[in-house]
Amino acid sequence: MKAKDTKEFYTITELTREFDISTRTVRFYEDEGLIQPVRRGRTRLFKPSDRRLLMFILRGKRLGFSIAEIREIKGMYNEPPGEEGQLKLLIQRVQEKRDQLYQKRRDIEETIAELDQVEEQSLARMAELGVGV
Amino acid sequence: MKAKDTKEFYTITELTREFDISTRTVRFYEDEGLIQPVRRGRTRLFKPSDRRLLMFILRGKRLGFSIAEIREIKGMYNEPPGEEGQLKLLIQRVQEKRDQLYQKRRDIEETIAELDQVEEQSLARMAELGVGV
DNA sequence: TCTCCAATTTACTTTTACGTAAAATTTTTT
DNA sequence: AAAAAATTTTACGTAAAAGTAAATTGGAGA
Repeated sequence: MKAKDTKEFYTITELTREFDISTRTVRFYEDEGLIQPVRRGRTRLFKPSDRRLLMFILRGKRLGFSIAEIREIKGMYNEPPGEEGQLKLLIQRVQEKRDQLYQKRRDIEETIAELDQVEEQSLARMAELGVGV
Repeated sequence: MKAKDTKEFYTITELTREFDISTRTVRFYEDEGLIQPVRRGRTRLFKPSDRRLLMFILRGKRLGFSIAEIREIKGMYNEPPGEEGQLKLLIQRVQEKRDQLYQKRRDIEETIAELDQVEEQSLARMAELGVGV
Protein backbone atom coordinates (compact mmCIF):
# COMPACT_ATOMS: atom_id res chain seq x y z
CA MET A 1 0.00 0.00 0.00
CA LYS A 2 1.14 3.44 -0.91
CA ALA A 3 1.41 6.06 1.80
CA LYS A 4 0.60 9.70 1.03
CA ASP A 5 4.08 10.82 0.32
CA THR A 6 5.26 7.96 -1.86
CA LYS A 7 2.97 8.83 -4.72
CA GLU A 8 4.94 9.79 -7.79
CA PHE A 9 2.82 12.71 -8.84
CA TYR A 10 -0.21 14.69 -7.76
CA THR A 11 -2.53 16.50 -10.13
CA ILE A 12 -3.55 20.05 -9.42
CA THR A 13 -7.06 19.02 -8.44
CA GLU A 14 -5.84 16.39 -6.03
CA LEU A 15 -3.98 19.11 -4.21
CA THR A 16 -6.82 21.62 -4.34
CA ARG A 17 -9.12 19.02 -2.81
CA GLU A 18 -6.69 17.93 -0.16
CA PHE A 19 -5.97 21.47 1.01
CA ASP A 20 -9.27 23.09 0.11
CA ILE A 21 -7.82 25.75 -2.13
CA SER A 22 -8.57 26.68 -5.74
CA THR A 23 -6.54 25.92 -8.83
CA ARG A 24 -6.15 29.64 -9.27
CA THR A 25 -4.38 29.78 -5.94
CA VAL A 26 -1.94 27.05 -6.87
CA ARG A 27 -1.19 28.67 -10.22
CA PHE A 28 -0.81 32.00 -8.50
CA TYR A 29 1.87 30.52 -6.25
CA GLU A 30 3.56 29.17 -9.34
CA ASP A 31 3.43 32.60 -11.00
CA GLU A 32 5.02 33.98 -7.86
CA GLY A 33 7.85 31.53 -8.26
CA LEU A 34 7.09 29.60 -5.08
CA ILE A 35 6.42 26.22 -6.75
CA GLN A 36 7.69 24.80 -10.01
CA PRO A 37 5.78 21.66 -10.90
CA VAL A 38 7.08 19.75 -13.89
CA ARG A 39 4.91 19.47 -17.00
CA ARG A 40 3.64 16.62 -19.04
CA GLY A 41 2.65 18.55 -22.10
CA ARG A 42 0.96 21.54 -20.55
CA THR A 43 -0.38 19.71 -17.56
CA ARG A 44 1.25 20.37 -14.21
CA LEU A 45 2.53 17.41 -12.26
CA PHE A 46 3.32 17.91 -8.58
CA LYS A 47 5.90 15.77 -6.86
CA PRO A 48 5.74 14.98 -3.15
CA SER A 49 8.30 17.72 -2.59
CA ASP A 50 5.98 20.17 -4.36
CA ARG A 51 3.19 19.03 -2.12
CA ARG A 52 5.29 19.62 0.97
CA LEU A 53 6.23 23.01 -0.38
CA LEU A 54 2.57 23.82 -0.77
CA MET A 55 1.95 22.79 2.82
CA PHE A 56 4.75 25.08 3.84
CA ILE A 57 3.21 27.98 1.93
CA LEU A 58 -0.22 27.41 3.46
CA ARG A 59 1.30 27.23 6.92
CA GLY A 60 2.90 30.60 6.30
CA LYS A 61 -0.42 31.99 5.16
CA ARG A 62 -2.14 30.79 8.31
CA LEU A 63 0.44 32.72 10.27
CA GLY A 64 -0.38 35.87 8.34
CA PHE A 65 2.84 36.00 6.34
CA SER A 66 2.70 37.63 2.90
CA ILE A 67 3.87 35.88 -0.24
CA ALA A 68 7.05 37.95 -0.10
CA GLU A 69 7.73 36.86 3.48
CA ILE A 70 7.03 33.24 2.64
CA ARG A 71 9.43 33.51 -0.26
CA GLU A 72 12.02 34.95 2.07
CA ILE A 73 11.62 32.20 4.65
CA LYS A 74 11.73 29.60 1.91
CA GLY A 75 15.00 31.07 0.73
CA MET A 76 16.47 30.48 4.16
CA TYR A 77 16.05 26.74 3.74
CA ASN A 78 18.52 26.62 0.87
CA GLU A 79 22.09 25.52 1.36
CA PRO A 80 23.76 28.09 3.57
CA PRO A 81 25.94 30.43 1.49
CA GLY A 82 29.69 29.96 1.45
CA GLU A 83 30.60 33.58 1.93
CA GLU A 84 31.00 34.90 5.44
CA GLY A 85 29.07 38.14 5.03
CA GLN A 86 26.15 36.33 3.47
CA LEU A 87 26.20 33.75 6.21
CA LYS A 88 26.10 36.38 8.94
CA LEU A 89 23.25 38.10 7.14
CA LEU A 90 21.32 34.86 6.93
CA ILE A 91 21.78 34.18 10.63
CA GLN A 92 20.57 37.67 11.39
CA ARG A 93 17.49 37.27 9.21
CA VAL A 94 16.72 33.95 10.83
CA GLN A 95 16.81 35.57 14.24
CA GLU A 96 14.52 38.37 13.10
CA LYS A 97 11.96 35.94 11.76
CA ARG A 98 12.17 33.91 14.92
CA ASP A 99 11.61 37.02 17.01
CA GLN A 100 8.50 37.73 14.97
CA LEU A 101 7.32 34.23 15.69
CA TYR A 102 8.02 34.61 19.40
CA GLN A 103 5.90 37.76 19.36
CA LYS A 104 3.10 35.96 17.57
CA ARG A 105 3.29 33.18 20.10
CA ARG A 106 2.92 35.65 22.96
CA ASP A 107 -0.02 37.23 21.14
CA ILE A 108 -1.59 33.82 20.81
CA GLU A 109 -1.14 32.93 24.46
CA GLU A 110 -2.76 36.20 25.50
CA THR A 111 -5.68 35.75 23.17
CA ILE A 112 -6.25 32.16 24.23
CA ALA A 113 -6.21 33.22 27.87
CA GLU A 114 -8.82 35.87 27.17
CA LEU A 115 -11.00 33.44 25.27
CA ASP A 116 -10.71 31.03 28.18
CA GLN A 117 -12.15 33.75 30.39
CA VAL A 118 -15.00 34.39 28.00
CA GLU A 119 -15.81 30.72 28.05
CA GLU A 120 -15.69 30.60 31.83
CA GLN A 121 -18.06 33.52 32.16
CA SER A 122 -20.36 32.00 29.62
CA LEU A 123 -20.44 28.72 31.45
CA ALA A 124 -21.14 30.56 34.69
CA ARG A 125 -24.02 32.34 32.99
CA MET A 126 -25.29 29.01 31.76
CA ALA A 127 -25.27 27.70 35.31
CA GLU A 128 -27.16 30.78 36.52
CA LEU A 129 -29.82 30.05 33.97
CA GLY A 130 -29.97 26.54 35.28
CA VAL A 131 -29.03 25.11 31.94
CA GLY A 132 -27.41 21.76 31.72
CA VAL A 133 -24.17 21.61 29.80
CA MET B 1 3.27 60.86 38.65
CA LYS B 2 1.00 59.65 35.92
CA ALA B 3 1.40 56.15 34.55
CA LYS B 4 0.57 55.37 30.95
CA ASP B 5 -2.92 54.21 31.51
CA THR B 6 -4.11 56.88 33.91
CA LYS B 7 -3.96 59.61 31.30
CA GLU B 8 -7.39 61.01 30.66
CA PHE B 9 -7.12 61.24 26.90
CA TYR B 10 -4.77 60.48 24.05
CA THR B 11 -4.67 62.40 20.80
CA ILE B 12 -4.60 60.54 17.53
CA THR B 13 -0.95 61.37 16.92
CA GLU B 14 0.10 60.18 20.34
CA LEU B 15 -1.33 56.81 19.45
CA THR B 16 0.12 56.74 15.94
CA ARG B 17 3.55 57.45 17.39
CA GLU B 18 3.28 54.92 20.17
CA PHE B 19 2.19 52.13 17.88
CA ASP B 20 3.89 53.26 14.68
CA ILE B 21 0.76 53.39 12.57
CA SER B 22 -0.79 56.19 10.50
CA THR B 23 -3.74 58.40 11.31
CA ARG B 24 -5.40 56.89 8.27
CA THR B 25 -5.19 53.49 9.91
CA VAL B 26 -6.78 54.68 13.13
CA ARG B 27 -9.58 56.43 11.27
CA PHE B 28 -10.06 53.36 9.14
CA TYR B 29 -10.61 51.28 12.26
CA GLU B 30 -13.12 53.87 13.40
CA ASP B 31 -14.92 53.69 10.05
CA GLU B 32 -15.02 49.94 10.49
CA GLY B 33 -16.74 50.43 13.82
CA LEU B 34 -13.90 48.99 15.87
CA ILE B 35 -13.17 52.12 17.91
CA GLN B 36 -15.43 55.00 18.89
CA PRO B 37 -13.38 57.82 20.33
CA VAL B 38 -15.33 60.70 21.82
CA ARG B 39 -15.10 64.13 20.22
CA ARG B 40 -14.24 67.53 21.49
CA GLY B 41 -15.63 69.54 18.59
CA ARG B 42 -14.43 67.52 15.65
CA THR B 43 -11.25 66.30 17.25
CA ARG B 44 -11.05 62.71 18.35
CA LEU B 45 -10.12 61.99 21.94
CA PHE B 46 -9.04 58.49 22.86
CA LYS B 47 -9.56 57.16 26.35
CA PRO B 48 -7.28 54.55 27.90
CA SER B 49 -9.91 51.97 27.02
CA ASP B 50 -9.71 53.06 23.39
CA ARG B 51 -5.97 52.69 23.56
CA ARG B 52 -6.29 49.18 24.92
CA LEU B 53 -8.79 48.41 22.19
CA LEU B 54 -6.29 49.60 19.62
CA MET B 55 -3.64 47.34 21.13
CA PHE B 56 -6.12 44.50 20.85
CA ILE B 57 -6.73 45.27 17.18
CA LEU B 58 -3.03 45.42 16.38
CA ARG B 59 -2.44 42.16 18.18
CA GLY B 60 -5.11 40.56 16.02
CA LYS B 61 -3.44 41.96 12.92
CA ARG B 62 -0.11 40.49 13.93
CA LEU B 63 -1.81 37.12 14.11
CA GLY B 64 -3.12 37.53 10.58
CA PHE B 65 -6.75 38.07 11.50
CA SER B 66 -8.85 40.20 9.16
CA ILE B 67 -10.83 43.20 10.33
CA ALA B 68 -13.97 41.08 10.22
CA GLU B 69 -12.39 38.41 12.40
CA ILE B 70 -11.10 40.98 14.84
CA ARG B 71 -14.58 42.45 15.04
CA GLU B 72 -15.95 39.01 15.72
CA ILE B 73 -13.48 38.28 18.50
CA LYS B 74 -14.11 41.70 20.00
CA GLY B 75 -17.80 40.90 20.08
CA MET B 76 -17.08 37.89 22.21
CA TYR B 77 -15.77 40.09 24.99
CA ASN B 78 -19.16 41.69 25.55
CA GLU B 79 -21.43 40.63 28.35
CA PRO B 80 -22.50 37.08 27.65
CA PRO B 81 -26.05 36.97 26.26
CA GLY B 82 -28.95 35.99 28.48
CA GLU B 83 -30.59 33.64 26.06
CA GLU B 84 -29.59 30.01 26.10
CA GLY B 85 -29.26 29.49 22.36
CA GLN B 86 -27.11 32.58 21.99
CA LEU B 87 -24.96 31.48 24.89
CA LYS B 88 -24.34 28.08 23.38
CA LEU B 89 -23.51 29.69 20.07
CA LEU B 90 -21.02 31.99 21.75
CA ILE B 91 -19.33 29.12 23.51
CA GLN B 92 -19.09 27.28 20.22
CA ARG B 93 -17.56 30.26 18.45
CA VAL B 94 -15.07 30.73 21.25
CA GLN B 95 -13.98 27.15 20.86
CA GLU B 96 -13.59 27.55 17.12
CA LYS B 97 -11.43 30.62 17.49
CA ARG B 98 -9.37 28.87 20.12
CA ASP B 99 -8.86 25.91 17.81
CA GLN B 100 -7.61 28.28 15.14
CA LEU B 101 -5.19 29.69 17.66
CA TYR B 102 -4.01 26.23 18.64
CA GLN B 103 -3.35 25.52 14.98
CA LYS B 104 -1.42 28.74 14.61
CA ARG B 105 0.60 27.86 17.67
CA ARG B 106 1.51 24.49 16.19
CA ASP B 107 2.45 26.23 12.94
CA ILE B 108 4.68 28.57 14.90
CA GLU B 109 6.39 25.79 16.81
CA GLU B 110 7.15 23.97 13.57
CA THR B 111 8.48 27.06 11.88
CA ILE B 112 10.64 27.98 14.84
CA ALA B 113 12.06 24.47 14.93
CA GLU B 114 12.93 24.68 11.25
CA LEU B 115 14.56 28.06 11.67
CA ASP B 116 16.54 26.66 14.57
CA GLN B 117 17.89 24.05 12.19
CA VAL B 118 18.79 26.66 9.62
CA GLU B 119 20.69 28.55 12.26
CA GLU B 120 22.48 25.44 13.41
CA GLN B 121 23.60 24.59 9.90
CA SER B 122 24.68 28.14 9.33
CA LEU B 123 26.74 28.15 12.50
CA ALA B 124 28.30 24.84 11.48
CA ARG B 125 29.17 26.37 8.12
CA MET B 126 30.69 29.33 9.91
CA ALA B 127 32.84 27.00 11.94
CA GLU B 128 33.96 25.20 8.78
CA LEU B 129 35.05 28.49 7.38
CA GLY B 130 36.98 29.08 10.58
CA VAL B 131 35.05 32.21 11.32
CA GLY B 132 34.72 33.45 14.83
CA VAL B 133 31.22 34.02 16.08
C1' DT C 1 -12.29 9.55 -34.63
C1' DC C 2 -15.49 11.82 -31.91
C1' DT C 3 -16.74 13.46 -27.53
C1' DC C 4 -16.35 15.25 -23.27
C1' DC C 5 -14.22 16.61 -19.22
C1' DA C 6 -10.30 18.44 -16.94
C1' DA C 7 -6.63 21.65 -17.31
C1' DT C 8 -4.57 25.78 -19.30
C1' DT C 9 -4.02 30.53 -20.73
C1' DT C 10 -5.33 35.22 -20.79
C1' DA C 11 -7.38 38.91 -19.04
C1' DC C 12 -10.42 41.53 -16.47
C1' DT C 13 -12.58 42.03 -11.67
C1' DT C 14 -12.91 42.05 -6.67
C1' DT C 15 -11.84 42.58 -1.80
C1' DT C 16 -9.11 44.11 1.99
C1' DA C 17 -6.51 47.45 4.21
C1' DC C 18 -4.92 51.06 4.01
C1' DG C 19 -1.95 55.38 1.16
C1' DT C 20 -2.13 59.94 -0.56
C1' DA C 21 -3.58 64.38 -1.85
C1' DA C 22 -6.46 68.54 -1.36
C1' DA C 23 -9.09 71.66 0.97
C1' DA C 24 -11.28 73.08 5.07
C1' DT C 25 -11.29 73.60 9.81
C1' DT C 26 -9.33 73.69 14.64
C1' DT C 27 -6.00 74.14 17.88
C1' DT C 28 -1.79 75.78 19.53
C1' DT C 29 1.98 78.82 19.63
C1' DT C 30 4.06 83.23 19.16
C1' DA D 1 -4.83 88.32 16.52
C1' DA D 2 -1.82 86.27 13.24
C1' DA D 3 0.89 82.45 11.95
C1' DA D 4 1.97 77.77 12.28
C1' DA D 5 0.83 73.18 13.26
C1' DA D 6 -2.38 69.58 13.76
C1' DT D 7 -6.72 67.50 12.60
C1' DT D 8 -10.65 66.52 9.82
C1' DT D 9 -13.35 65.36 5.76
C1' DT D 10 -13.69 63.82 1.12
C1' DA D 11 -12.32 61.27 -2.43
C1' DC D 12 -9.58 58.90 -5.50
C1' DG D 13 -5.55 55.52 -5.75
C1' DT D 14 -3.01 51.22 -4.92
C1' DA D 15 -0.89 46.70 -3.75
C1' DA D 16 -1.67 41.98 -2.48
C1' DA D 17 -4.04 37.82 -3.14
C1' DA D 18 -6.74 35.72 -5.26
C1' DG D 19 -11.85 35.23 -7.92
C1' DT D 20 -14.07 34.71 -12.21
C1' DA D 21 -15.05 34.38 -17.03
C1' DA D 22 -13.96 33.03 -21.75
C1' DA D 23 -11.72 30.74 -25.06
C1' DT D 24 -8.51 26.96 -25.95
C1' DT D 25 -6.22 22.75 -25.62
C1' DG D 26 -5.16 18.07 -24.32
C1' DG D 27 -5.97 13.59 -22.98
C1' DA D 28 -9.14 9.40 -21.89
C1' DG D 29 -12.57 6.65 -23.03
C1' DA D 30 -16.48 4.95 -26.17
